[in-house]
Amino acid sequence: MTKVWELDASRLYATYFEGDAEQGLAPDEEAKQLWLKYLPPERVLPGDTKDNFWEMGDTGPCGPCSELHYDGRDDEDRAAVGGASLVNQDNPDVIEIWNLVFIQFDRQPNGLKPLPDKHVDTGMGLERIVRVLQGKNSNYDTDLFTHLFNAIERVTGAPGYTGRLKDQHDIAYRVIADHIRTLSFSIADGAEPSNEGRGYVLRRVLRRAVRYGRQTLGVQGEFFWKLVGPLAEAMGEFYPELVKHQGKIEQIIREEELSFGRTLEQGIKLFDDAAEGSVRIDAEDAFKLHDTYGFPIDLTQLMAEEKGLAVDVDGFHRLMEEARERSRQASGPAGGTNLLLPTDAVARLKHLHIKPTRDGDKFHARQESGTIKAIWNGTDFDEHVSIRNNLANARFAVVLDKTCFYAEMGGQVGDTGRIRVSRPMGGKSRNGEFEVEATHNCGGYIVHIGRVRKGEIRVGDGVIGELDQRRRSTVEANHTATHLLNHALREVLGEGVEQKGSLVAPDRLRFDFSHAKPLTEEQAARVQALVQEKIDADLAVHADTVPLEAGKRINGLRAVFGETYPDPVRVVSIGAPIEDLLREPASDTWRAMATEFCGGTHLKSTGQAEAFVLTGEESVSKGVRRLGAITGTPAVEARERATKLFSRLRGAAELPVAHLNTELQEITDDIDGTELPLVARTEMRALIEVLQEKIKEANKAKAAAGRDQAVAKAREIAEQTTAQLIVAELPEAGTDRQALLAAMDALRSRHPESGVLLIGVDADEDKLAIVAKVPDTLIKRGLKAGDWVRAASEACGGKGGGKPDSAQGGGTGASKAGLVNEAASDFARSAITQ
RNA sequence: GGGGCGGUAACUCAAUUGGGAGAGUGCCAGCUUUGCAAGCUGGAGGUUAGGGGUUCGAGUCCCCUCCGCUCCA
Repeated sequence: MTKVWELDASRLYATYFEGDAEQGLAPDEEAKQLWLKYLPPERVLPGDTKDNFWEMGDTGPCGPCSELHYDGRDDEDRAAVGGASLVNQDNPDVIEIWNLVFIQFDRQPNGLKPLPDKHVDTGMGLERIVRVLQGKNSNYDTDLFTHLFNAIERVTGAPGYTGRLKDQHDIAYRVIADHIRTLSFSIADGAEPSNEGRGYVLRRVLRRAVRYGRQTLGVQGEFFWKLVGPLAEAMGEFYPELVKHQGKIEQIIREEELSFGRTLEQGIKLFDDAAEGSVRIDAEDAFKLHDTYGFPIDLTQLMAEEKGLAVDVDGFHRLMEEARERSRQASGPAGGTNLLLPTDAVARLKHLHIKPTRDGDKFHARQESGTIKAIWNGTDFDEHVSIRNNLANARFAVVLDKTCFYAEMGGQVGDTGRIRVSRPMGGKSRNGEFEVEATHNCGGYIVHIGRVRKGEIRVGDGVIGELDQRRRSTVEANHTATHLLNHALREVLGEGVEQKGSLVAPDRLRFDFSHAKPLTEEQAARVQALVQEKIDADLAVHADTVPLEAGKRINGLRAVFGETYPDPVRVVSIGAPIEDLLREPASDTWRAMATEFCGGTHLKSTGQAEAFVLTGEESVSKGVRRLGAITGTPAVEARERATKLFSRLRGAAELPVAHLNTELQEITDDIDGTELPLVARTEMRALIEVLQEKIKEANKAKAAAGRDQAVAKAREIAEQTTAQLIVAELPEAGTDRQALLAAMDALRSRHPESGVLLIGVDADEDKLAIVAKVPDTLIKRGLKAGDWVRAASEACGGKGGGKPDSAQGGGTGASKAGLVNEAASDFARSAITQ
């Protein structure tokens, strides 16, 4: 510091930990003595727990620390007040520039525990030292920020940065500059904005910055991501990862910014309403801002603070907890999970020296002989269970020494089937049969959950487990297809696709993966075609257990990010024998194969899957898409249904417009009600839209024609009369109020001082529509349009109403038009008093 | 899987107890003018996402479906 940077040694102060008797901590004499070698005693200062004992949280590694401070004031001020009194006093010019933390304790709820390995965590603040070296009063006045500030000015079009500490506009500049750095560096390190953990920190940071830009700097539209480039220019030389990942960083920030932008305006509006004439944002509004508009609570608090308002944070958290509880309730416990062995039951089995179930044959066998080792009834172990004490259809969990049943794992559902007693223990449980409804793995013991269907089962019985083969086969088809899908997605969408979860059930498969946007029609079609191609090629599915390290070296192998795999690990490859993969793991040919770490069961060859059809695409959470698909016969049937609907749609296109609407409605219902290929579904929607457009045009033309006729008729009437009261039937208008009103305008433009009542008739629907307008002069003489229409409507059993100058009504019975006409005329004549 | 919000002209958004769907921007035409987002006048453009219901009458109230957003699990 004093030699390379030539800092003035007389401005440097060191601090050390003064000890804390309460916690039994001695003063840090060692640090003090070391500093005294370089600094005079008056500039080596003791500090208390607050300043010189570093902790990261309520618990965790911690220890005393020793800091270097720099006094950046001018000579005059320094002469007046000694720097020693300003250290750690929040003086803007006497600042800490370096901290050494001696990590030597682990803070536990009950006190400090010495760590076995101690170390020094040392760090200097880049901004602070730059500030000192450049003689600035604020980190933000250094050239670390000027480039960014210029960029912000350019990108936002706002007035430039002026360095005022408490000015909202300048605060916005600093927040934005600071946050674009946080976001960019974090994303370069592999983090991403998301809804949980560190990802949520990033999302909050981004939203805060974006909101400052939009609200405080008045930016219209996107701007934040455009700062990544300038940041990379400024810091890329020393932080090459910024340059390397610039495109990715920009893309991620842009998408996040755009999606928040959509709710931001609405949210600000809600906030302003909530803030209006209030001293506090109440919990409901804060929660709604969070829940509906994605305003993190700290953003709401910040916005409230700017207006001098409080936020009901406690109430907010209460509402959050309620929402969480609702979600938990709704998801509910899956059936039979209460029969999973709790940990103490597993421990009891271990104490009885019952070995974990051998289930290696699950990959090959459909049937396996074994012995019943335990029967769990949900609260305790039973020795035997018979159909007689099973009247309530009670469920039990049966543990065997070995089984071919696959226990639910890695998204693949567990097997079902039955367990038959073959060698009864002591001859008691002949003909015993147990139906397996689900299979789970509890600490190595495979539990077969289900109920007794026949006779009795007993611990010690020799049994044969037979799994539901047909069901297993469809599960396997779906699992193999899942691998093909995973591979095809990478092919079509690129390396960014990471598996985020999957479900392999007998009737369908579901695959979640990281991808920001919905798949386009073309992408979906290509993915589906790629999978079908592999099925048609009837590729052999290979599987083997290999050392984890060897497996990881296979080029193109897919593993679920964040998952820990056993060693050795099972590798499933579609198309290449495992030994070939291991012989030359780096070869690029393997990229064309779907290869994964996978403990699930699969088809022998892809052709057995027969067909593959994508049935759905949706968003699961931000940045994660979900695809649904089916295979086998259901897939073929879905295709056939699509073909039929297509031909029906083609037929509909030929129909006269009058019948088109109902037909389209029926087709739409069919499309919504059945499982169809995704690709076909979107195509059909497009076709339907075209046809609906046709209906629209026809309806519009019809309405316009009716209107024209009604207006023409109205003009005729206008020519023929000079009456002060005009009551007329206009069958041309139907019950189209627009047409009646257009006719009304035509009449009244000729007779502005007349009261007019028009009756529209729709013979097809057997309905009447009535409109009336009355000028002021007649209102004054006692005729109110509302009353007039009401009287007229009553003549046909209908209703109506409105204001004195304008009213509408109607009723049923096209044949009653004459009656209405009479009633209206009578009423008007008698209403007018002078 | 559950909850919340939204879908109105090409775009951004209005629309008071349910009573004739508007504005700004953009587009077209005319006029004016030709210097920085020009001005003036006129015009076109809407099954109010789709369907059903309540009602004399629905953008508005109720139910279903689709799409988007958002939070939780």
